[in-house]
Amino acid sequence: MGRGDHTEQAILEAAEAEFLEKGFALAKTTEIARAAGVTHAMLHYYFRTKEKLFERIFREKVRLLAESLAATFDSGRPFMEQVAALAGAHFDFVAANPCLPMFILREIHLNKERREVYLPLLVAPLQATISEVGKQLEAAARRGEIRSLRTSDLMFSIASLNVMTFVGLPIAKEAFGMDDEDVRQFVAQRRAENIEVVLSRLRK
Amino acid sequence: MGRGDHTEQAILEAAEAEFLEKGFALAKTTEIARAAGVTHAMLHYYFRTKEKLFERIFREKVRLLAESLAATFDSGRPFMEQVAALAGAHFDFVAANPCLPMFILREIHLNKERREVYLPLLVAPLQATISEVGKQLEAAARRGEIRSLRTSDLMFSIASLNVMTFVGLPIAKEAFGMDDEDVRQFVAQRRAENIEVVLSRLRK
DNA sequence: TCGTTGTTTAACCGTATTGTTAGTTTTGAC
DNA sequence: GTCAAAACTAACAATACGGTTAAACAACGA
Repeated sequence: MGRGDHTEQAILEAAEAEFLEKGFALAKTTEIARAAGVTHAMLHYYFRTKEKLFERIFREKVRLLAESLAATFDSGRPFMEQVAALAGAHFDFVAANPCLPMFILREIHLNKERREVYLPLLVAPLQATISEVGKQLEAAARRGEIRSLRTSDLMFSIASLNVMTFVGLPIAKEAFGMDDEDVRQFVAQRRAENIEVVLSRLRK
Repeated sequence: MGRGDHTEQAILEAAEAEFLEKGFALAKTTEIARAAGVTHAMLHYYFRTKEKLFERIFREKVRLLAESLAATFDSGRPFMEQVAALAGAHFDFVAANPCLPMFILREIHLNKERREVYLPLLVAPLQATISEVGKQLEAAARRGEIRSLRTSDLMFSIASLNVMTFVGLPIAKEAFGMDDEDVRQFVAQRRAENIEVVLSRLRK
């Protein structure tokens, strides 16, 4: 079955690229097959439908996202340091998967039925991190270490700044007239800047 | 020509809704015609192609965005106040056009050729505001009123926080378990929070 | 009333896309 | 080597979509 495994893997890899770039609705199974170097009937032979193939890719990507966040928040250090580490880790994850945010936003926005299926898949693995951050935030506020803030606002600001760094990059490139080297520098600076923005908000 | 004007207007309104919701590639001319209550041949009679109809909608939306930003920045007041006003005005615009950011991001991300055509259309009207903010920012920094900051970082943070408030709303709703009333409150709080985040970054 | 012009309809064309199927080749256990 | 199961191919089916066209219809001034 070595031959079959190779074909399946080739389809999966081509599907990931195609789905991430274009989203479910715009991805073509024929193009996935072409990129994988197989007949498009093979795609149906191994995965039955486009939907099932998509779901496999989506679940894997969401699992990756959740894993990358779960590990970073440990309660031994000062709260400000923990927040900086969390924001940095999230930035690094998005930097390593720059197509993923737009991919997820697109799928979530498309239609209600799809949202109801895939949104819980995305959010469930994040709940543990959210509630842990919430606890630490309240404790730090009680100790007077930080300016008080809603957990939802803190988390949302971190995610917004980091995600937009990559989702909005083409616009920033045009708006600020950046060449490729400028872009590289801009992204690197954004990592520090996003963290600094969040920490500034927390300082008394 | 009264009859024709009405048909044209009905198509334009249906097209705006369809394009904003689904983007160019996923919008169906047949669906636009159905929603407008006319034969889909009428769409081609008035606008020739899907592309031309789309461009009309896109240009109008971009014009709207640029207008809403150009007016808010006047140099008479303290810099911090000006920034707060700009961020607030941008937030209000996005709140009044909640589908627009996702629409623009989708189109910009889709393919290179399209990006090259539509991105300058979007960015050109913003240049005046960007350079004016840049001048005021440098002046305020020289006067020691604020912590120094790159113009691109300031503008990008404002846009990121405001845009994501609406683009990421479905995810936030699920992640923080909000009902419709919570969502209303969250959005209202986000306006103040986004401004506060930006101002915190500027304070010495 | 006639004819011109602009508007509308229904039918059609070509193409692309997801999915199926019947039949062929390859593989691996015996 | 044989044979059954797995892997694969090529052709087809069904539908949907953007766009065209020819003919019908309405408005309206001469």
